[in-house]
Order: sequence, then structure tokens, then C-alpha cells
Amino acid sequence: MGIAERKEKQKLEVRKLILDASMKLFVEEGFDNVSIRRIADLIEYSPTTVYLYFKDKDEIFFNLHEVGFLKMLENSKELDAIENPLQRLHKMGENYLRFGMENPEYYDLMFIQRAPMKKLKEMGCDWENGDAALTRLKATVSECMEKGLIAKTDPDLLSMSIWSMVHGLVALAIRDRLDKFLPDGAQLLPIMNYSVDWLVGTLALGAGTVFPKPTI
Amino acid sequence: MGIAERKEKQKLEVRKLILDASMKLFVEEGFDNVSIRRIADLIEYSPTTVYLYFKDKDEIFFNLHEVGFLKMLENSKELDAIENPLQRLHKMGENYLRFGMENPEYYDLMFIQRAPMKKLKEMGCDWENGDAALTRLKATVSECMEKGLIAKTDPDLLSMSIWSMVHGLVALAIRDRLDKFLPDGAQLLPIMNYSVDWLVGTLALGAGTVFPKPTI
DNA sequence: TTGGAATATTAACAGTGTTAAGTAAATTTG
DNA sequence: CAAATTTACTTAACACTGTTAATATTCCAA
Repeated sequence: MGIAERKEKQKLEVRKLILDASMKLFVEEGFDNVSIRRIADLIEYSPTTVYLYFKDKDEIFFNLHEVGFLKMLENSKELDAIENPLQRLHKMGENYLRFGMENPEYYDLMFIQRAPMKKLKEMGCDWENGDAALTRLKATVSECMEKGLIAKTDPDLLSMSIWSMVHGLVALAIRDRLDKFLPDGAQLLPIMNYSVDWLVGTLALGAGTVFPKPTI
Repeated sequence: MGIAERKEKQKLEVRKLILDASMKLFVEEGFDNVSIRRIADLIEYSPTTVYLYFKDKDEIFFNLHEVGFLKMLENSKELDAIENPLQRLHKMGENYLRFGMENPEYYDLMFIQRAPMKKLKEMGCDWENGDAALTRLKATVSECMEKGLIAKTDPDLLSMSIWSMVHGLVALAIRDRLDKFLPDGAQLLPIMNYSVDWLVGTLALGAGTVFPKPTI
């Protein structure tokens, strides 16, 4: 079935063309300016062709949200090499902030926009990507507790709290709520990183891991 | 100038009519379904009349965002009566979460939607509402440090971290990212409150203030 | 009573997501 | 190989959207 195979491949190619064009528009012109017609213009097809590859606009955004998770995972490969779970936790926080600030559009789709979750519900699926990410966080938090590096509490609750803090930072930042409280021209990311330093430093029990108490 | 006065009053009345109708649509049908034409239908004016009272749609959302801050402030009157700043901090967190979960549409406009900040930039103004709120938080955090209730660090940094955590919780919750990690049918707010308990409990130095270590 | 300002409306422009119907090319079938 | 059928794509249209220009109506002051 060489023909069916080739056709399959071509179909995937056009799909990718559409996704790439959508993201290009999203990154360069913002969510509101991603229209089916402009996507179609970019890939030089008619607008209705897009509907042969995606059921509707939300399905495009759902797929981009998945690409975002892949990208984030790639950004976190180095984590596995870190033996000390507390240091790993610290690095996880730093990576999360950096990914969000460097890829605000992907971050938006992954954790802020409603469209992907709407699609998920429509499909009756779980949020596998988010699930996996939180599971990794929980594992590291649990390991910290087991090794006596941080105080023992409910690991699920603590993981949710940690996630909320870093998400809160990125969400406020990329929706223009943080810059207003910063000295003129100051970089946002370094200051957000201090928050991670502070959190991990506060969690840490022993004096083994050193995180300087920072000041803005 | 009795007539001018009455006209002024009438003008304000129609403005309020528009804002109320907008919010009604926003609450009942979601952000995307608030259109100028539907607002006009609701108040039984023609669509273009709306433009005599607001420059554009974003200006309506900006005004609603301000109404939200008023509402939030009202919800926080009881705070002034709490002498112990650590207890006050705890209550601030609880109030913030409750306000966000009970008024997700207002919260969205205040801390997530881009429109209000865009308008602010256009007007060249500061974000007075957000500024005032963070200032109140900072004052309480500082008071806690002065009275030796929590460890001394940079109060600005700690305030930002605290805010980020509660914002993160609400933002994830109202954008449907948290329910997926909850036992079926579990209430979100009580669990989010545990996070505040944990945070304040972790910050607290003395044994004077009792917050039970919770488990989900 | 007339003139002008304030208020409201109609009509229109350029854009949106999406669907139904029609066309042309590629592939399978007889 | 030719006919039939499937696949890929397009044109035209519907019902919306925010917003502006031009027009009509109402109201108050001179």
C-alpha cells in the first residue's frame, strides 16, 4: 500500500503546514489575529481547506498546546541528571519560569487559554500532558520528603502550591500584571527566579543546600 | 445649572446600563459572547449608541475591571479589624481565593484579560487598583516581619511570591486546569484554602498562631 | 421661533467562523 | 484503456463581529 502511505504522509505535511502557520501568526500577531483566512493565505490554500484537516479552530489550538508540552519537555532533559531532588526541584522551577517567559504564546495555550481544555472535554479525554507534568513534580517533591530534605506534608498539596506559585508568576508576567511593580527597565525573569530561590530555601530543612536569601 | 446636572446624571445612568448589560452577558454567556450588538439589544438602544458612552469595547472591559476591584475591596472590609498581622495575612489569602472563585468573570478581567492593561497603557496611567492591592499586602507582610511573626526577608519579594501563589491557584482553577487533579466531585475552594494554611503555617515563626497541617 | 448642540439611528465596510454545493484531479474498478 | 468513484480543493454564502460616516431626531438657549 505505497500510495495510501504517501497520501498519509502528504496529509500530515499539510497538517503541519497549518499548525506552523497558525503558530507563526499567534506569535507574531497575537491570539486575536489568528484567523482561518489568514492561516489559509499563509499556506496558499482556500480557507475551507483548513476544515479538511481540523474540525474547527479550537482543534488547531489544542494541537498547538500539545506541541507546547513537547517543547517544554525538551527544555527539561537536563533535569534527569540531577541526583539531589531538592536541587532538581529548584531547577524545575527555574526551567518552568524560563520556558514561560521565552515562549509566552505556548504557555498561554498550555495553561491559560480555554480552547484546549474545551476540546479536551469535547473529546472526553484526560489532560495527559498536564497530568504527566504534575506527576513529575510530585515525584520530586515526594523524593525530597523521603530523603528528609524538606518537611513532610501532603505531597499532592505541596506540589499544587509550588505549581501555583510558579504559574502565578508567569501568568501575571505574560498578562502584563507584574511589570508595573518593577523598577524601570528591570528584567522580570531574574526577580521571578528569586521567588523560586526563596521558596526552595524556605522548604529546605538542612543546611546542605545553599540558596542565598535574595533581595530585589 | 439644574439642567446640566440632570443631563450629567442621565449620561451616567446610561453608562451604568451599558456596564450592567455587559457584565450580565459576560457572566451568563462568557467573554466571547459579549458583543456590542447584544449589549445594545439588552438595553434597547442601537449598537452605535454604545460608542457615544465608551470609545470602544476595551473601554467597557476596563471599566468592568474597575468595578471588580471595588467589589473585591468591599469583600475585604473585615480585614481592618484583625489586629494580628499574620492572622490578617491568612484571612487576606482566604478572601482573595473566595473572591476569585465566586466572581470568576471579574477576576478574569482584573488579573487575566489583556484588554484592561491595554487600555491602561493607552491612557498612560498607572494601574492604581492593582497598585493599591499589592501595597496593602506588602504592609501586612512588613508588619509581620516587624513583629517577629515571620522571618525577615525582602518584603516586596515575599509579597510578590504570596500573591503569585494565590493568583496561580485561582487562575488555574477558573481556566479549568485544577479540576482535573481533584477527586471526583471534590470542592476546589477548600483544597485551595489548605494551600494558604500551608503557606502561612510555613512562614510563621512562633507557635502562637495555630494552623493545622492539612492533608488533601 | 430659530439655531445649534446633544443624542440616537440607519447604512455600510471590512473582517470573522463555518457550512453547502460544486469542480477538478487522482485512484480504483470493470 | 475507459468508466466510476473517491479524494482534494474551491467558490459562494450565512450569520455574525467591531467600528465609522452620514443622517435624523430631540432638547435647550438665545
